This record gives sequence, structure tokens and C-alpha cells, in this order.
Amino acid sequence: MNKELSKTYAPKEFEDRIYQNWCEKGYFTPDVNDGKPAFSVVIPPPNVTGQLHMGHALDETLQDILVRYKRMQGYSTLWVPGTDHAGIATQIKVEENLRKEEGLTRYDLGREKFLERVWDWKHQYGNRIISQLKKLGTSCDWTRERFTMDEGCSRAVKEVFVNLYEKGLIYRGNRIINWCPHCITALSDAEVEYSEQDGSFWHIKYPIKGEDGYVEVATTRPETMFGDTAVAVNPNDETTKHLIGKTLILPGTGREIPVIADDYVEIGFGTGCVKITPAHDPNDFQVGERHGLEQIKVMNDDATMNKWAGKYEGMDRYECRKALVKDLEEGGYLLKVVPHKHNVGTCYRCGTTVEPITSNQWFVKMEPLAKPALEVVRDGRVKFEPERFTKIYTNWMENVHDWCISRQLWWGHRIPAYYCADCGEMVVSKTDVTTCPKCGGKMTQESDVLDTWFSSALWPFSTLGWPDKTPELEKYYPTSVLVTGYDIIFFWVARMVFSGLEHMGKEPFSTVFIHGLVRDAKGRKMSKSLGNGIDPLEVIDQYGADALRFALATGNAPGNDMRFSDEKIEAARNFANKLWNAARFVMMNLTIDSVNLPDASVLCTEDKWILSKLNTLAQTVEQNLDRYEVGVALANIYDFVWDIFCDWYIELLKPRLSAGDVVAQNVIAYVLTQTLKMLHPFMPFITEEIYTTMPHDCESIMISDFPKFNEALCFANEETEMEKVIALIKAIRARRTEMGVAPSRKAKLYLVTKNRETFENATEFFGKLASTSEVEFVDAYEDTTAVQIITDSATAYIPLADMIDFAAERKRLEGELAKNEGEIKRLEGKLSNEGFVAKAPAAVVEGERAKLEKYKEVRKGLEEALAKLQ
RNA sequence: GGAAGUUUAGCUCAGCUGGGAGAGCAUCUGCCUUACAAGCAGAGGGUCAUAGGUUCGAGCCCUAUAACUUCCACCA
Repeated sequence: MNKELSKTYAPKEFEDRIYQNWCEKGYFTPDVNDGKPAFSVVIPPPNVTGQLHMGHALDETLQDILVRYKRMQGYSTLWVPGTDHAGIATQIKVEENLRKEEGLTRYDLGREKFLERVWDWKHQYGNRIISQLKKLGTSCDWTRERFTMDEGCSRAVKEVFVNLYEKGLIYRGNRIINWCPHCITALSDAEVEYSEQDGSFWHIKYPIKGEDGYVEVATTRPETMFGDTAVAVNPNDETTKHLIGKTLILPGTGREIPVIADDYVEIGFGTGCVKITPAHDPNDFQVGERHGLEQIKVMNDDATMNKWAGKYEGMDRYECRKALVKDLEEGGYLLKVVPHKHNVGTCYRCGTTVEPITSNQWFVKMEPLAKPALEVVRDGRVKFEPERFTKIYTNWMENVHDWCISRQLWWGHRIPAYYCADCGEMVVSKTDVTTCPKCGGKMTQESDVLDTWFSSALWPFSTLGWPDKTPELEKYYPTSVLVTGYDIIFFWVARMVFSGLEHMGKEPFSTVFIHGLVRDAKGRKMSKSLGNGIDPLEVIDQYGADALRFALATGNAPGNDMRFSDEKIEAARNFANKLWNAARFVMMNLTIDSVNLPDASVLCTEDKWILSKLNTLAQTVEQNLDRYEVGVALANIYDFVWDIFCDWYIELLKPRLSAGDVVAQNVIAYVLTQTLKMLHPFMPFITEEIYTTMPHDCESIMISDFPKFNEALCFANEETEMEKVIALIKAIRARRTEMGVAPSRKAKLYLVTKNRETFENATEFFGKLASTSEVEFVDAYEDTTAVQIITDSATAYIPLADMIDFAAERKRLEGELAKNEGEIKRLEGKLSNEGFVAKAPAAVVEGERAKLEKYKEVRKGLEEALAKLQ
């Protein structure tokens, strides 16, 4: 009845088939009415036109591990997938394509036609990322797949916008915002990345009207001087006090500006005189507000200079800077140029230097929203894992400015505000407004769209059907855990928290599980420009999805960056192959067609030993997964599979299996099955393939029960017995190798031991595992030409006189004895320390005593051995 | 300027609430022992960044220092 497994692990032969089967069976789709406790996760939606990269692969792998684990534990498990429309990124891509292919700009097409193109693009590429996610084995409920611009999400966006507007939490105003001249749109603070650049301070003379003197101001952006509407000095600065109230002449323009007094100017810094450009600097803007200064914008949307720049009109801002500086110098206005490193804000999408600029934009008032978002984290309703990210979140939330949400793009959720062309009336409404309620004139909708992150902020509830009261919302909100990288805590996590609290009245998730970035083998960030990105799809193609998942999960500590390398993926593939072959071996030996764990009374020592080890494993794996220590949990399983199951249990069992022992078959099949179940969340495909090939009682491993710790399967005595046997086998092997005895040379073993029963049960193991021809138990062994091998539970004698260099042997034994005595001394010292005995936990003290006893046993053996060599 | 992280074997990293350091890769030795050479057996290799402190006991807790990394803020 059993299929056969191929000789080596060949993931391509089964991964796609298995995934398709899971989908067809509907395992990924939970029943809302199943009455089970809920476990839910929403995917961080990848950009709809994006391609799967290692960051996604890590993020999805971690989520899938948690989701599969919980599903196997019996939770009603929902993982909502979907994609993000990614306003700027997508629009730029389509515009570039349009330019390349047809030489057109979006303006050539017009808004409507252009949007059609973007939708076409979305339809063409939207499924690419989804099918790539499936390749990884993600167990998302594809029947509930969403898109941030689908009908439901769009409805949620409108609902939220109107709600916030009506509460006075959204307003429109003329403020300083970050402007990207390349993307031609406003950006939020979070969308600006700062990078240190070499720049200069240009010290410029501003002549004082009616006097010979001048005021010296310094600027890093001389081209903004056309927008200067004052020069400020500190009112308490004695050196500049006399200037207050005077009038200055702006060089090159002849425009007159006043000297004003404001605390903002720091005494002693620079020249003490600051040019104030309210329309182009956030601080100057505030000074301008305080003093009622005029705001003069000197640039167009694409950062070319406008009419205020006079003869520089039409020049790019940097061209202008160059020309202006030259002219100032020639005109004698340039006093000096001082090199200066400073942080320049750049657009997170295109890298262009952003221009702070006043503009009429829409904002979300943050203070009232931030307050509950802080509380919920402070009182532990939302926890960050690892904990340290809490501080990053709270620091940001405490200092957050109002959120600029309008974008001068076309691709996105159009702001639901309508203006009357006749009377100027503005209406904000969930439904389209065509005629003015005030004058009956024609209304047109706001042309701006919303920040992409505005809709992502609603993702945990918009995807579950909000604003409708759906059963999904009822059952799966709040979601259980959000898994994401630390790079989008501000963009996304923070905004989901306050949005969830505001609109649902409840936090969107109870835990935020933060992971790091996947870097290349040299520790560099993977990026397109560096060309060092590793394509997860190529890795899957070459090594299999399970190997990729293993490589990403293993050794991954929460919140820490990790490196991805060929060595890692090869190690992962090797592990898969190891497991594969172990399973193949087990199946080769099975005559049973169903697996039943035999009663303890018929189990051998090694059976109880492996069952006990397996039992402990189940416990530690559960503990670690519950703490999001995915990497540790996987390491536990790895060690068990390779070191305990393969290297020992399989080897120990070979004689019984070849003899057709049914108990052995049942135990090994049981242990393998349980191990596969524990491994399934990490490596879903290979575990399913093996599971369904073996005798199994569930139609798929992914809906079987996750192993639990079972008191009845703890066999402490058998564990110690096997440890004794293994220790002796290892010691014999080591000695033989050291002496250069060929493995093929079998030798007789004489054993002197107080644990005779233990070793008698294990006699047959010594033959193959320790190259022993025969074992004889003796009370004493007098032949002085044998190799002596001492452990804490036995002394073994192997008559290999011809191989022994007795002088070396003595030296070795003396060395061992010295080491041993050192340990005894250390332990005796510790145990005679009153502080230790009195204060250390009893179990620790007991453990140390036991250790001491063992060392003393070994010492006894060593001393006897040396005596024989005299 | 503020905050966080990292520093453990040649390399990449684990090390749970403090009880005498581990893995993978690499290196060396010997093995095709019929599940697996993508493997088996064995071995070498570490003043756990530095200096103090707390403790019976510190890789782990505290303080300071150094180097590297990251985030936030930003004075024109």
C-alpha cells in the first residue's frame, strides 16, 4: 500500500502537487462557525506589482509557521492574504513604462485613461506576487484575498475619512510639508529618509537700508533667499540687539525685509542672524506664523524656480543655486563658503531630495489618536516581541506630528471631498456629491488621493468586512499577532494601532512580532542597485521551498537581522535530505499498515528512551513557539532528528528491524510521525509527502494534531540507562580512532561494571556501533595488555596488545586523571562552600553532588587502570 | 544631540528565568559500515570586546569604556 520514496530529496516532484491538494481540500479556509477559539493573522500586504524578495520570504515563513502550528493545535485559524495598491511605487512604475513604450506622460493620457492603464497593469501583475507567495507554501485563506483598492477596502477608507473629518480629526490647511519634486507629491514625515551629505554654508551679506553696514546670514540653501521675508535675531543677544527693527535689502532683488526678534535664534551659533523663509523651512514657517510674515514660495512643483527668483526663473533649484552663488560672489555679497555636512531629507521612493514647502494639504490630527495608542501599549494590551521595540514605538508616538495624508497622485483612494465651483462650498461625504447643497452649483471631487498607508492602517478590520458587522469581524478581530519587519513600525504598525482603537474600539492585534532584515552573505542590505539580492524563487527552484523556509527560520532571533548565504541554504537542503532518507529507511522496514504505539510493558529500553526524548522535545518546541522563538524551536527539532533519531535510534534499532520486530516498527514509525508533525509548520511539503506515504491516520498532516507533552511517556530511568550505554560506545569509538584501529577490526570487549543489567540489555549494540566481536562480563580483568576505557558506569577492556604504545597509554590515562582530579577539586570546593550549599537551589546542589560522584567513579577506574600499567 | 542593537571557535550565529560554553560551515584524521558522501565515526580550535561591581556562583544582572550597526531628532 505504501508508495516508495525516491532515493534523494527532490522537492520539485511534490511541492506544487501538495500545495494544490491543500487548496482543493480547503484546509486554509476556516469555518467561522466552528466554535473553536480563533487565531488570526493578516498578512502585511505586499505591493501589488511587486516581486517576491527575501524580506517577504522571511515574513511569510514566520507567519506560516505560527499559523500552521496554531491550526494543528485546534484553533480556528485565519490568515488573511492580500496586496497593497502602493500608490507612489505603482504609479511611478506605470509612468515609466508609459514613457518608455509610448513616449507619453500621464498628463498626455489624462486622469481617467491613465488610471485604466494602472488597473491593466495591476491585473497583469497582481497575481504574480500571489502565485509567488503560494510557492513558499503559505497557508493563507485565498478565498478571503483582499486588495487595498477593492470595493470593500475602499468603502472602509471613505467611512474612516468621513468619520475622522466629522470628529474634527481630519482637516485641510496650508502647512509646511515635505515635497518630492520628482514624484510631484506631498509626503508624510515618515516617508522622508535622511542621509548625510556634504554641503556648504554660504555666508551672505544683507545690506542694511539707509546705512553702510550689513547683516551676515548663513544658509545651506541660498536659492531659498528669494523667499526670505525677514531676518531674525535673538532678542537677548547683545551683539545683534541693535539690528532689531531695521530694514534689510535682499541682494539681487532689492526687496526689503525687516529684522525681527525671536527666541528661535540660538545665541552664539553661527552669525546670530537667521534668514527667515516661511514657505521653505518648517522652523521658519513657525517664526513666520508668530510674526505674521508673508509666505513666498519660490519654486514650482518640479523644483524649478518661479517668478520670485527673477532672472533665475525656470532654472532647476540646483542650477539656480550655482548661478546665484556666482552672481553673489561677483556682486560682493558672498562673504565666505564653509564646508558643512548635513542631513538631507530624501524621498523614500525615488531618493530625490525633498523640498520643505508650504502647501494646501489634508492632515490627520494626531494628538487625540496617539494618546490611546500609547496607553494600549503601556498597559500591555499590545505587546511587542522582542520587547525593546516598544520604546521605539512609544518614542515615535509621543512626538508624532500631524499626518499629511493627501498625495498629488492619481493612483489611490481619491479623497471624498467635493468643492462647488460656484460658491466654493466644500462637502465631505461617503457618497458622490454632484450638486452643491448650498447653491445648487456643480461639485467636483478633490483631485488628491490618500497616502497609501491610510488604507493599510485599516487592513486588520477592512479585510474582515468592516464597516459591516460581519461574522468574520466578530470572530477574528482583534487579530492574534502581527508579523512584520522593524522597518515599517511607524508607517504601518503604529497607524494600525490608532486606527483600530479609533474605529473598532479595540486594538488590532495583541502581539507585534518583529523580525529583522535579510542581508546578503556579507551583511549588506539586499538591494536592486547593488545587485546583491537573492531571488527566493530561484532558491526554491534549486533547493525547494522547505529548504528556503528552514534556512530563513533557523538561527533567526526575533528582531535581529540575519544573513543569507549559500552555506545556509545548502545546510537546510542537507537536513531535508537527511530527514528524507531516514523516512525512506523507516518505510523500507515497515510491514505494518497502521501505526499504534505499543503498551509500555513490551517496549525496550531504547524505545522508552527515544519516546522520553521525543516527549521532552514536544514540550520545548511548544514553549519556544509560544514565545516566538521560532529559530530555537527549529534547532531543537533539528538536533532531535539528526543526533538522536538518525544517529542513534535508527542505528540501535537496525537489528530488531531486520528481524521484523513489530514493536520496533511501531515505535519508530510513531516517533517519526510525531517528529514530522512538529516539523510541519517549518517544512510543510516534505513532512506532508513523507506523512502521506507512511501509514497515517489523518488525510493530511496539516490537519493532524500537534504533539503535546504526555506525562505517561516520561521514562527517566531508561534515559539514564541509554546515556550510560551511549557514553561507553562513544568512548570506545574515540579510543579506537585515536589508536588508529581499523573499523573493520572487530575486537572482544570485557566489561567490568556495577550496572551489569543495563549493559547486558545493550550487548548487541556494541557489535556494530563499537566494532565489538563479543562482549563478556567479568568481575575483574587482569590482563595488562588491554586498552582500558573508563566511563562513570563501566570499565571496558579491549585486548589489542599489538596496537598499544604503553608509554603513550600511560600518559593518556595520567592526563585524564589529572583532568578528572581538577574537576573533583572544583566540585568539592563548591560543595564545601557554605554559601553555595545554603543558598543555591536544592536541585542544583544535588546535581553537583551527582556529578562529583560520577567523577569519583571515573577516578577510581583510572587509578586502577594506571596501577595495571605499572 | 537622543535612543536601541551588536561584540561568544577561522567564518556565520545560537545560548530560555544567573549553576562552568554549543551548532552549521571551514580545518585535520579514518571510513563508500546496503537510509543518506547532501553521508558516517573521531579530533583540534573560545582569558564569551575591555575594566569594575552585585552574587555562594556571571557569557547571562548593574556601571563605565571601546568598536561596529541601526533608528529618531536636527541650528539657520
